Amino acid sequence: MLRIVFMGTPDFAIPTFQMLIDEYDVVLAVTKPDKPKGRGGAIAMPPVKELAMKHNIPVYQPSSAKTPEFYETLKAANADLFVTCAYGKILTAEVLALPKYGCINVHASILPAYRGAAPLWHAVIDGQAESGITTMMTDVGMDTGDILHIDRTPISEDMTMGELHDTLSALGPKTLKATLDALEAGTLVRTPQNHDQATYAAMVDRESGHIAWNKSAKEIHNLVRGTNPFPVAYTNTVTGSRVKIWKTRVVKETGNHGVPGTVSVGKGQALVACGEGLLELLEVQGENARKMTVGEYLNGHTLDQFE
RNA sequence: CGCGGGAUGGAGCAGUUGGUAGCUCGUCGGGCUCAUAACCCGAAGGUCGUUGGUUCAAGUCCUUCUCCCGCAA
Repeated sequence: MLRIVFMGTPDFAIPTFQMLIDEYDVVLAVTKPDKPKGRGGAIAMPPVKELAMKHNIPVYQPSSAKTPEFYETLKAANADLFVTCAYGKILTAEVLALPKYGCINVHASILPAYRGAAPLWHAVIDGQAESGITTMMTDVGMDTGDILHIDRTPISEDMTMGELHDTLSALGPKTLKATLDALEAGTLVRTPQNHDQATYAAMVDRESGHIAWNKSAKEIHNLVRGTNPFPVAYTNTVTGSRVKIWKTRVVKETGNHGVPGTVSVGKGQALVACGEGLLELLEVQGENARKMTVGEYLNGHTLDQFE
């Protein structure tokens, strides 16, 4: 049975990690250090650490992956294979050369598209029709290694980033299992990436959700679903308060319906004029309030103009 | 103890310098109408999150606890 070191951190990696625990000999889990999280600032451990502890798998949480200690620790694990899935740190060539079979990465896009930290978000924000899981040989570059297996899944018109996250998170173990089966059978085929077609998905932050109303209704709709449930698209009213936009619907893809950002309030609904087209708000969230439908929101609030 | 906001009839919100609570929507009844989620009339529904306190009197001031949210990480 393969001796595997798993490196991963967030929820996304859990199904893949669980599959490895079930099917192989996971000898070490490498994950990011515990960090203060949430409102109270309480220290929280990464999901991968929680699962590892439940199965009595040793956990290693270095702050850097480039130290001699990191190298020695991974060497001492004496693994046949490393598997990374949303670990969040770059490994050095020396470390990658340690296991007999090298290191395989589970990436949430159809490489070479959307290399980098936030493929899920950008695929939705860009309005892509499909995404997938790619397993690849990890090398020193950013998701530049040879492709092993790709499984595709469609992205529907109204799918949110959160839904795509869950879909691909669940797909990860299947793709990886197929890859490892081929590895053990000696039938694994490595296909170099076409680097000319590579695109990169930069990290998203809160500012990424700032809506620019001069864009088209379609683009804004994609931003809204692509930032749901994090960091959530938002806009500001003329009075300066922030309104998060959780869910929208494209009413008109084209046409000029007024100054971008102008809100027309009707019976239980709110339509916003965009640079191109008209967008209906479905779920919003004001400051200090919870998410609610536009109908509920309008009972006690007014909307006229977004900046 | 990272900073801050909030908890008011089923829902969303008001409530000024403390004097037994209002608005919009919904609900129920009636009316108008060919008809209606539209319009008109009327009604029901709240011990103002929890604990203790100050006061002649607290939704409104102070305190305990619980829950929710924004920002920052």
